[in-house]
Amino acid sequence: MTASNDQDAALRIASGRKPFVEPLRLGERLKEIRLANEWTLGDVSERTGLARSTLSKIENDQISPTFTAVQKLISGLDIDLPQLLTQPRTKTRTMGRRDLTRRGEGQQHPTPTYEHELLSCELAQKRMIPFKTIVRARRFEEFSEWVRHDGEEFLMILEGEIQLFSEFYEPLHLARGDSIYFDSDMGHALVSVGEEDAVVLSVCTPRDGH
Amino acid sequence: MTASNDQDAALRIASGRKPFVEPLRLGERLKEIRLANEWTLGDVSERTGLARSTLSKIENDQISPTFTAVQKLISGLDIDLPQLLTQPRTKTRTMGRRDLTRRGEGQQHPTPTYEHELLSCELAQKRMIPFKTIVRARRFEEFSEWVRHDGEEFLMILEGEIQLFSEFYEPLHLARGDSIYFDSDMGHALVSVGEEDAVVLSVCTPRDGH
DNA sequence: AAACCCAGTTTCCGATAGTGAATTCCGATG
DNA sequence: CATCGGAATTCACTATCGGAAACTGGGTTT
Repeated sequence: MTASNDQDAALRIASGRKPFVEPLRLGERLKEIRLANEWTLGDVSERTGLARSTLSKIENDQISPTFTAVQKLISGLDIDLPQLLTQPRTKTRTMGRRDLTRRGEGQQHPTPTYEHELLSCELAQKRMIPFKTIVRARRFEEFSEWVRHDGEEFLMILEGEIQLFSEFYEPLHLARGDSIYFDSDMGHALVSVGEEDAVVLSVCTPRDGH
Repeated sequence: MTASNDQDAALRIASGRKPFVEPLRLGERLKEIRLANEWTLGDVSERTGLARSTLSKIENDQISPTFTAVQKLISGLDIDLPQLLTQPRTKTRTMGRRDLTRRGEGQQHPTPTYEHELLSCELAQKRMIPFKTIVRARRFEEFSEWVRHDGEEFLMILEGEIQLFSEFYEPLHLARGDSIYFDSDMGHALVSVGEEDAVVLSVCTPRDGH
């Protein structure tokens, strides 16, 4: 859960991930979008400033458009690149995944300071990672270093009281029902301050952000 | 909160959103990535199969690379397009945003069936939207149609008991502490079934997913 | 200082993307 | 069936991209 602090981390590339080029039927996608809007090549030509002939060739994979052409497309049709490159969500990954976690039946993940219980861990490819945490730590000193991970985190106190330490702010006292949202690459650490150990519901964004 | 059911919705384009082309300093980005990895143009040439000269020209915006060239880049350097097009997060938007919401002090948003309380609504550009909901509905019939919105949703029962109706599953009974994660474009509806009105913590992914 | 090396740039030319005009395609109409 | 009209494709030409090689600038060696 502790991530590298290196400034260039986001730029440097981990070697060797996916060896092959994705097929990327760009022309096909363009045609889908055009037809879905009931546009003719002429319409699209007006909107984008690209010639009808060019558009036709792109749709039929007869040429590989220049990047400027792609820009004209995305700005003219008012779409963004992801939309052009990937199948529309509704086709590929829609529809009704579901993952129930009954109270206390998440996947336990104990550490010295926190006892995490991962919720909804049956589901892969989530855009949020929810878990319930019992905060065992009683003193800030029990943390060897800041907890830190890319993305954003939301948490709400379910039971007890905590002190939220963070890198750029004064410690904050949070009681049951209080909630907070923060950029989780800012160092943070939770400490129980009530009678019993505090219980916290957290939701994080996943590693890469999408 | 109720979204269109239209199959083509994801393809059809809402007219006029951002009128201008984003600058998209592609060459600049490429150079950043190359330097961050301490690669020479020769190195990148070997990895991607593009000539040194070509790479130089791309970096200096002297040519607009063909889309096939871009593909060679992303596969050779093992990055993905979003990475090539957008500044790395760590530079642009990092660092320590925070938004505290004390119990009961979120932004109220009542509907006939639900009473929503938006949490952390000071913060724009979130990747998650948390809110607490009091479920007033007592019968499924009180919903005129399915609640439905793009993205994913996580929810946990804080108080009371609910029945979760959903488009593709049998109704599910959820008690305090139970949680569920689901694709929220699947129609869904919550009904209180306990003595008191149920209270639910929900977190949704935002509109576009990024 | 001349010779050399290395990374990056520029030049030149063949290949190919982009354009307007001409052609083909196809459903609707008389 | 001929033909008309709009839409898509093909054609012929120009602009531009992509690659090999020559050039430039800075540092090191002899």
